[in-house]
Amino acid sequence: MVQAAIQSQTRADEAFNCLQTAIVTGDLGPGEKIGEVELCSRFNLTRGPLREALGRLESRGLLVRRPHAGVKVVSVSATELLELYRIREVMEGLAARQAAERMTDEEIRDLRDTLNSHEKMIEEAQGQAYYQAEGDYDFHHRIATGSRNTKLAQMLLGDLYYMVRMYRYRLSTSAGRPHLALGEHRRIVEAIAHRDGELAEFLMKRHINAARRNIEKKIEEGVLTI
Amino acid sequence: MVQAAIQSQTRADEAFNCLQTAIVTGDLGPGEKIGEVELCSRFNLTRGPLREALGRLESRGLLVRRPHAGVKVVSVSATELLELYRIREVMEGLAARQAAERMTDEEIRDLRDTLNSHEKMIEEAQGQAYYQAEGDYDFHHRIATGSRNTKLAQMLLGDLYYMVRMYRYRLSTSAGRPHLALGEHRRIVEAIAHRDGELAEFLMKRHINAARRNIEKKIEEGVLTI
DNA sequence: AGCGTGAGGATTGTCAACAATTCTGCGACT
DNA sequence: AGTCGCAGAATTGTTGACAATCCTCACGCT
Repeated sequence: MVQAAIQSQTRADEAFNCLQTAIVTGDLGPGEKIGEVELCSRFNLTRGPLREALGRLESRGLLVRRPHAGVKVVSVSATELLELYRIREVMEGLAARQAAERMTDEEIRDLRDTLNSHEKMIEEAQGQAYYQAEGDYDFHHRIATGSRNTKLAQMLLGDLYYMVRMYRYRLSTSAGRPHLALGEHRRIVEAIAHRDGELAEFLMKRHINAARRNIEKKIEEGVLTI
Repeated sequence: MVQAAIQSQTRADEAFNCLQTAIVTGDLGPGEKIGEVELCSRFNLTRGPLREALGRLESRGLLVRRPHAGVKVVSVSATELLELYRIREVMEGLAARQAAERMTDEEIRDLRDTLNSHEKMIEEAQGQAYYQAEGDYDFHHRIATGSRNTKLAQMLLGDLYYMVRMYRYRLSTSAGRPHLALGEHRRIVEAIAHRDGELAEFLMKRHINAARRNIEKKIEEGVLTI
């Protein structure tokens, strides 16, 4: 796992992290109804902190709550997943542009290193979709942070990526085009290194657009059922 | 007020709404530290539901929380406010494009009516910045909803607008250029009516860009202090 | 005089019991 | 046979008390 165990400062944080990863990894499937007491015994905490965590997750759109009726994990339809990619297109395009203007040379060097290690992973462990997906996440994560746009990074990292990852684990989205994606990533990094924000935005938008069309195609072919 | 009193289903919802409006209207100023017990007596509720509401608001970025140390209303710096407008530019551009593709004829008619009533307001109550700001909010609200992109609307209405409105109340952002803004709004609506998504996106981006530069100028002039 | 230290107070985090609402299953009626 | 209504049960929402942590202020030390 990329992120080392985040030790939570408080029980509510712990509940929040547990639930979030449970949802993202698919331990709690989309549409699944979950009772509060069940969750408490499962994660060893009481209902107070749990309810606070549920509030946060609801606000982030990872689960839906109906008063007195219970909590369900959100289930995203195929069209909604595609709409999510439309949003990513414009937001990550902006992130790439601002990253090109603001990333430090060191960050760019790290970004290149990241891509090199991704390449090795793809060669060595061909078909290991899991690492590919995580690597892809890592790349986009770095650019979002590099934009130096606090709110933009917050929205991408806190809202969108979790929803997308929730399906990546199941579908391994970028599978089938790892080499293509890597090449696209490389071109984006070069644009950033040349401090060409406009080009970086264009390439990033095209990259995500391609990913969206790839999913769209698979859905039409019936390979992906959501 | 545009939105009639939202009757809350639960105490936590009530707390959430109370706090949100208190922050947006400025009853709770940016950076202000607030104690839980004080809020309880102020809004007549107990700490359980309140803490749930605090969790939601924290997750939305309207307030920051340090464990065991208390809650503060978020304070957005000038540069962060301008960054917010960069995000709005791309997201509302997308919303306008999708609205042009998907709004019903009736919704477009309503949108035109809205603009007409705004025009009357501007003529009659010249300088009433409050109505202008609310009218502007109303316009953008309708387009976000009209995009039929659930997550996009959720992010715009739930995240960005509240942060922007928080400063509108204080600064009456669009003041000084009401007629200009109205003209820009009209052109956007016409593009939507012609189902020209590309043009609608372009015009919306330019509209928000102009608003951003307007704020930028005022900050440079020292008229706006944040 | 300035700085580190410690006790006290205040505030936040957590818990377990109570109240209110909704869901479920059974029975009667159409 | 299907549908409406009702009562019980289960689940959620709320409350107030208890425990843990942090901030403040005074005191002593360097």
